[in-house]
This record gives sequence, structure tokens and C-alpha cells, in this order.
Amino acid sequence: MEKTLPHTGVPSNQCASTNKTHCASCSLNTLCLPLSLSKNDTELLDRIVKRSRPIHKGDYVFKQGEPFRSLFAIRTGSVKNFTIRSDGEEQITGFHLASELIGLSGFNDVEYPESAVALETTTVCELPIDQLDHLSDSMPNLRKQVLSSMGQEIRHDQQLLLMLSKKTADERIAFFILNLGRRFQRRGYSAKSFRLSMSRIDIANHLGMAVETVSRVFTRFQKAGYVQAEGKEIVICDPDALSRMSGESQDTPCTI
Amino acid sequence: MEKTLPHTGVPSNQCASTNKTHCASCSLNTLCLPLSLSKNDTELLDRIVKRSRPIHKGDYVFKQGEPFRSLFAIRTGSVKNFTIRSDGEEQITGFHLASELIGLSGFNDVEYPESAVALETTTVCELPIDQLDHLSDSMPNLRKQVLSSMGQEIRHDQQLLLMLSKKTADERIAFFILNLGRRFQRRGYSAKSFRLSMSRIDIANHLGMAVETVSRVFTRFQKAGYVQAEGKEIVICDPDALSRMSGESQDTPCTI
DNA sequence: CGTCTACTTGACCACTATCAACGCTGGTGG
DNA sequence: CCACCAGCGTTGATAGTGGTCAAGTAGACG
Repeated sequence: MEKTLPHTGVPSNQCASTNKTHCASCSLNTLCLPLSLSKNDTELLDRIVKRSRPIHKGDYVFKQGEPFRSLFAIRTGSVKNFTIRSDGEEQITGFHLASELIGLSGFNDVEYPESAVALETTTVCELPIDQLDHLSDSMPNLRKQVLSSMGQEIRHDQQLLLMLSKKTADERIAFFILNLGRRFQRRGYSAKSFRLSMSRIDIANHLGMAVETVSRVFTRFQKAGYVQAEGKEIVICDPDALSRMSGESQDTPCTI
Repeated sequence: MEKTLPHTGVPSNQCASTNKTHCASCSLNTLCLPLSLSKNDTELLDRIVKRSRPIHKGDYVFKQGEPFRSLFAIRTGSVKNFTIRSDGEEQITGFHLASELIGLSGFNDVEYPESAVALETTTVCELPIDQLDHLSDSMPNLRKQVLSSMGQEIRHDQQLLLMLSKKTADERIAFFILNLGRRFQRRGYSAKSFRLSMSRIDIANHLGMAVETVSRVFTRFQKAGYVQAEGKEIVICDPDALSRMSGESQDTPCTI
């Protein structure tokens, strides 16, 4: 149903050496932590990476309240991050795709302040924080890369903040779809045609609106010819219209 | 009008040695970067800190689009951070008080993705990023502290996200007031009685509501006896009520 | 095939944005 | 010293967006 995983079927576990995948050969190494590392450094990083078997839809990558021990890089699939609010409600703080680093918000905390669960069958690379830290001593570039990822995460959150604090339902959905498309594009997929791995409920939760509203906006967009939405399959027909709607600058044409 | 600044009036500039203030003697050193540093390390950090003269209300600490060169620790006063959206509107991403580190969102970017301006007369300590980076080589604790601050920033943003995506006007204001109070408390001031350094307009912008709504909520809270608001002076009369309103857990009593 | 959940659509109403008017305060210049 | 002005803050009236409730459809899964 989902695109097939690179996983071999061999019951590999934990140790990188039991698994075919290595950072050096990973298709994501230009997007992920090895980005600015030398061949040698990449190999050192590779050694501390724990690659576990695929986790299934609904499984936890890490759970709010667990001791903060590792960062995780998503190899395939996607996850949603969320916190449980005091009133018991789940609040989705973000969706993450392949090559993205998750768990960063745990820094400075003894435990994970949020949970991450797989939205589909997903494989992750685990980076134990103490080893990563130790490795950082001798690899300034790795250090920079981690800081970099955190800076990115902060900017991402602030962009979201920016959106949630002002925008209407239409603007939020337009932005959300475009943003997802761009992220797929960076990973070599089509920016205009993709599959939403998250439910409407999750989208609604994340964007701070009612499910009904999400549904209505999708329908409206479809009627207007901006997108073609059939269940989770999305085709963006008029990216410029969406870009205009999302409140992005009118002067620069849409990047997808 | 504001509390007097520790600044001496001597036209000191740039070099720490021309200024009385040092990290070791700074009243904020248990909240700021020196937090987990040894006496010796603090001294080393102290050497790269540039302490400039006070900046006045409305002045920029750094400006969106400028090359990312430094982090800044707020010594006294307060600032607002904001980005200019494509439509030309200003969007306030956060308010920051003494001891907080700003500029973190610039990591991984060549330029600052947001601006910071003083809300009142403010003094900052500038930490040039290249020197900080260099110092990090030999000081793992400093590294941790920076990561720590970034983790904190991410969590802070996510908490805000959480709020903006769901809450009503009352909930937002209640949360905002309580949160400010707690931050003042951490700095040794009263959590219940303080002065808002930002205008209603800024609050509205930040919380994603109209100024009129902010004003109405303040009035409503006052009539209900939750707070006493006279212009920018705020007294929290019933923290528990605010806590309940803000959607925090009902079981745990309010922490202030 | 039945059940459960996700999703859609419609009706209604509350909340809050918007528009408008006005008081207040602080700063400026005569 | 006072008149004036600009920006902030408050309050009222109105309208629109989007949440809630309700019902029904479609799709997933055992």
C-alpha cells in the first residue's frame, strides 16, 4: 500500500553492522546530519547510529515523559509529534518526513516533552545523545549540523506560530498543502501530487480548526479548481492560487 | 520611570574590561549561559562578551536580514522579536526578558530570520557566534548550555503553538499573563504584580487577536476580579481563576 | 457482511474581527 | 504655559468566520 521500504526483511536490529544501510550510502545523506561531514566523519557518525526494524503505523518512536536519550532521523515514512495537554487532549506540534531529525525539543530536559508516533510504516535511525555529544567533541561540523537542525526547527515553529496566530482557515490549509509539497520536492518527490499520510483529524488538530472546517475547505478548494483531493491523495492544480491564498508575497511567483 | 540600570554612565563600549559588569558578578549568572560553567570557564566566556551601552525603546538589537553574527543575552529590560511577513505586516514571535538568549533562530541561516527591538531601555550582552563556537571546542558545558537554550526556545514556541491553535481569547490572555508572571518570578520579581512593557497592540499581534478583543478581555477579567489592570500595571488577584481559564490542569493548584 | 471510524454536508449560533466614535496621555511647538 | 496632535486604549454596534451539533455516506477491516 505504501511505497516499499528499503528494509530487507532480515531481522536486523540495533547494530549498524547487521544492516545493509549506512550513512555513506543512504540516499538522504545530503539532507540529513552527514550533510557537511567528511567521508571519514560520516563513517564515525555511522558507527553510533542504531538502525532498528520498521515501526508500524501508530507505534511510538518515543513517548512524552520517557528519559531523553536519543535523537531520531527519519529514514522512510513519516511521524506526527504531539504533546498531551493538561486537559488530556492531544496537540499535534508537527509532522515530520524522511531525513528530518526529531526529538530536538528534548534538549535541556531530562525527558521528552512530546511524543512521536508513526503515521505509516516508518524506519528511523537512532542517535544516542551521549554518544552524539561525545562525538561532537572532535567534530565541529557535526556540532554545527545539530545546531543547524535546531535553528531550522525553531524557524519552522515560528513560521507555524505566525500562521496560526493570524490566518483564516483557507490560508492555513493553503499553506499546509504548499508546505508539504515543497518538503516532498526537496526529497525528490513531486511537489504537486502526493499522499497525505495524516488524517483530516490530525490536520485539523495541528492547524487548530475543527475537522468539519478542514473538510469544507478541501471541498471548496476542489470546486475552485485549486486542488484535486480524493481521500488522502492530493494533486495541486493551481499552486499560484494557493500561494496567493496562503498570504505569501504576491510579487514572487510560487516556487512549485 | 523604569528601574534604574546598572550602567554607570561612563561611555563604555564593546570591551568588557572597560565595564564593571562581568559574568561572574552578574546577578543573572544562575539563569544565563554561565549556569553550568566553572569559575574558570565563566571567566573565559566573560572575555568574549561584548557589553554595549543601553539601547533605547524602539532601537534594534538585530534586524531581520542582517548577517547572523551574534547571540544576545538580555541583561536588563525587554525586547520583542518579530518577522515581517510577505504582506508587510509585522508578526511578533515572542517577548523576551532579562537573562534570556535571543538570536537563536539564526542558527543554520546566514542572516537573522527575525528582528529584535527594545520595548524599554535595555542592555544586552553580545556573544559573537564565531568566538562562541571556538570556545565551545574546549567547553562541553557551554555547548550543552547553548543546546539547552535552544531546546527551551523550541519548547516555548511549541507551547505557544499549542495555545494559539486551540484557545479562545480568554484562555490566551489568561495564559499570557500567568506566563509573564512566572517569568518575572524566576527573575526574583513578584509573579503577581508587574508592569507590561509591551503595548496592547503588541499583545494582540502576538496572540493573534484584535486589539479591541484584548482590551475587552482585560476589562472582563477586571470586572470578574481576576486581575487589576491599570494601563500597563498588572496585579493578579486570582491566579487560580486565571489558571483554570487558561486550560491548565484543574487538579494541580496554580504555581503562583 | 457488519461494524467502526473517517469523512462529508447542512443548519445554527457564538465568538471575535471590523468599523466607528471617543477619552486619555505624552510629546511638540508656539 | 497651553494648545494641539498622534497614538494608545476603551467601548459599542454589526457582521462574518468558523465551531458545534446532527445526520448521513464512504471506506477500512475483521
